[in-house]
Amino acid sequence: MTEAEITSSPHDERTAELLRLWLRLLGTTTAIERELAQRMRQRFGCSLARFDLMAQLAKSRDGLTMGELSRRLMVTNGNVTGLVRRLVEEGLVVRESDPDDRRLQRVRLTADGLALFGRMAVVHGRWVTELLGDLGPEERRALSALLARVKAAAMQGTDDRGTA
Amino acid sequence: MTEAEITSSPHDERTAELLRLWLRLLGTTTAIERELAQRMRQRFGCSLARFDLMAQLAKSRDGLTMGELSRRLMVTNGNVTGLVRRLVEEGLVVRESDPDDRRLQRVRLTADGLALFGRMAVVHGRWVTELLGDLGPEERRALSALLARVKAAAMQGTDDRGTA
DNA sequence: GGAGATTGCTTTACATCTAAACTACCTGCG
DNA sequence: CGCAGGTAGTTTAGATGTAAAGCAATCTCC
Repeated sequence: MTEAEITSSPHDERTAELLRLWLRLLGTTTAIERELAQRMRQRFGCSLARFDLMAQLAKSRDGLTMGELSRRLMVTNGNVTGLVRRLVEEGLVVRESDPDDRRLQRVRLTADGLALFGRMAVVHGRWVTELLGDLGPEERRALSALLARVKAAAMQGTDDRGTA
Repeated sequence: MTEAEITSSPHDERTAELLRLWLRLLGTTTAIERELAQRMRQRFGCSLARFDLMAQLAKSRDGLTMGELSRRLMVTNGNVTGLVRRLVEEGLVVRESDPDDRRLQRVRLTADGLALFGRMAVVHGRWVTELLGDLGPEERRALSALLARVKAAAMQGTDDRGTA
């Protein structure tokens, strides 16, 4: 995610204010994500993309298909193909084709993958707590509600059908 | 930016709640960013990375060095090298070495680049207004303040020194 | 002046991501 | 049956991003 954008041609004040709000939202999220990515990389040699994929598999112990993974991670099929290939090479996941429908590739965590994910998840949770923990219960609730409003509003007029 | 993550090993309820808050923040931002990127690409054949870089140059009519660009965009030097090279090939920016310090590469928008950026900025502003415009003035102020709190809190204990 | 550190940028190797074209398989319908 | 069309994945080409190594110009300090 990149930051920065325009302040020129404000046109009207409301547009300029919304632009600043968007830049703040983007900058805040990006800063946290980069910090998490950096720590994950240094501590576990694992990218957020890999961690997210493993997290989905950890929630579905009987495995997921490639398509299901790409929907949940909200990335393209081709992206999942590459991610899974590298995780297979590292011995963290396995893939096998479904005997009932040979188009389907079913992906599961290996024991190693599950063990690594478990260790990462604990530390990841601590990091998130550290990075967001200064917010009080009231602020957390307010922020959560506002974000839900923003996402719902932004999704109108979009045929994205995100995970909502 | 990828989405999704863990819900397993909640450990304690507070961690789980903060994790959900983080996922919501990430998901909301990502959804808006993807929508903007898609529209920018379809309408102008331009990525957000290019748009952001041009926006920085538009704010500094006498040009910026590569290093200044990489600091403002919060990306690595190598990344800027490639972005600028492609924009030069497209005739949207020019680069020339500084005669006083031959290490410096000064980058400026061309007339074409400035014209294109102007058109993009107007439409981009409208899109942001459309995507965030459902928020009332009160909500905008509250969200902005909460995000500032989050970023400030997250930046403590980090030697990132982001654009703050 | 000049050795050594620093600064600014590029290069390299690689991961991650998209869009679009392609392949293989399944399903339904005549 | 047999093929038309949809579904699941892969492949390809290319952009964007990082980290780390390298190079050249400048600065520092004696």
